Amino acid sequence: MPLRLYNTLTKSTQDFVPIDPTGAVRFYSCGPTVYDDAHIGNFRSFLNADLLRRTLELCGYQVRHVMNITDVGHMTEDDNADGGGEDKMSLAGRRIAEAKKSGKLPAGADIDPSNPYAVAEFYASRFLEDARHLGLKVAEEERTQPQLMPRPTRCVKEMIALVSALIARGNAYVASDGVVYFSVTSFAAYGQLSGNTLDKLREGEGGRIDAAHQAVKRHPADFMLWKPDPTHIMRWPSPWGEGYPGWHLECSAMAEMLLGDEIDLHSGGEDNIFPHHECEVAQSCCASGLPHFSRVWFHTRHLQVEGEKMSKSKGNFFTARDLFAKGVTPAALRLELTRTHYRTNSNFTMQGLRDSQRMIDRWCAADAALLARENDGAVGVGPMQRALAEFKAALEDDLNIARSVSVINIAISEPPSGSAHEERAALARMNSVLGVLERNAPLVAESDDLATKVEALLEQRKQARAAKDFAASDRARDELTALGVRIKDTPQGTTWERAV
RNA sequence: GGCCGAGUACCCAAGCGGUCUACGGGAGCGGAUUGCAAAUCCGUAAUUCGCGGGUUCGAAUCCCGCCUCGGCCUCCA
Repeated sequence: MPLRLYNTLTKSTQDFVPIDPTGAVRFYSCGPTVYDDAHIGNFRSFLNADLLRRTLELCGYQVRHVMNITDVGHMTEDDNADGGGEDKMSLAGRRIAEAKKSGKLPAGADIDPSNPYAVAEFYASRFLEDARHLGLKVAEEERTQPQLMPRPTRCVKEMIALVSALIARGNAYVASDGVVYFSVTSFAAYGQLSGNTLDKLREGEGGRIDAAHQAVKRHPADFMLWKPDPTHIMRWPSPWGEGYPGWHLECSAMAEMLLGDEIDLHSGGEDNIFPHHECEVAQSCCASGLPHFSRVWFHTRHLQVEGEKMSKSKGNFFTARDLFAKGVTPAALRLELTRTHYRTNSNFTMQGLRDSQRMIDRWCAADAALLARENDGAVGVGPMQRALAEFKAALEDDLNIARSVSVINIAISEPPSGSAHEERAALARMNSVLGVLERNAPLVAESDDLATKVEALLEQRKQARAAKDFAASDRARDELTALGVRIKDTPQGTTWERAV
């Protein structure tokens, strides 16, 4: 069965057909901006891209996956598409400087807050750490192939070349204010991806157009490609003066540099559809002269938290590391952020996180049981091997992960049979997409302090139980519960873990 | 105002015209186990799919209208 994917460009689900049937699938993902830690909404988008990549691999494709790490600081008041306000990287620097002063600087961070490159590097390394914990394959590959996660600050040359090409082809112009703009009327297909065609843009307006900048542009929707600004915190020399690139430019330039003029897949969050991806299409197609930039556009819908929009003021804003620090396993977070279909809004809840953890625990137990009977001599096909085809079919159906998860659950509830080795291999194959079995452990090391207390209480309880003083043993257990510890009595003794 | 999505049990969620008295998971409830719990195992839940019409022999699934929620309309994953 062919892989079928929904394509934002055609608003329909279609068979995936790679450009190069013998080579690798060319896949570009819009990655994080590194002037702050990535939050769980960001990670839903990145993890869905990873899920797609792993599904492609399950289907037998080789994948060249590129994800940028945006280290140029976009403007805080980027509301006129022409730059303005403060650079977000310098804002981040100020935040770090304040944290430094108040002694709240994260561990291991001794950086110069006035150096935007250092600020970017600081958050980029934290992002890579989070991403590797969550099993983002491209972040793992980055260790040996750093070019797979390019940084715009290192690709300014390519961006300048792209702007030059667009000017030469008549798709861009230098306006009277010295800024280079892309001319949207020069690209007939502008609006095809988002539905925001030029006539509709004019109707809608949206109140975010700054009249001062409009005067110099040929069309209100024309967007900036290069802004000369000799005072800017990050700036590079260019034929149009020292300044900085427009914020849509980096993806077009880096995708072309690393994957070619035409790519198979491009992913991002739904908010990227317009203007970011619409502008990328315009830039890339005009520069290459090809009718398509990416054949398929893959967009993940937004994540809500406890039924509400995630926001810092509502107190429902989480970064991945916030949750890891609470003892949430990367596996549970990975599953929770991906198990809702990518084209529906998903609702992140603490209860959901526990549900995910529960499923993973059962899968791990099933895996351990298979390992335990690897030498029992059983042969043949069991539930896992039978499940594999349906698991794959579910994912091939526009990444129907909920169904693929239910396939595993059904297989696990069946009586085990067949060759344990083969069964385990089938489970591993399914897990190669889900990526949870190998990361089902909390990242926070329990403090020695807590461990000591817990061990003491467990010993107390053990003695009380031996003496049949159940009131005392229950008291010990209540104290453990108060410490946030859950205990489990097993034939091998009592184990404990931090309750999430 | 324009353009997109979504509404299924207490919660998450599959379903794409008949095989749906609707897959899974969690919570709950009953039982086994346990000193009591936790964990585990067994059993158990919507005759109904936001509301109202329509098409059809047949609709959660298609069409129309309405309501609610979310996204985009130049910050945002």
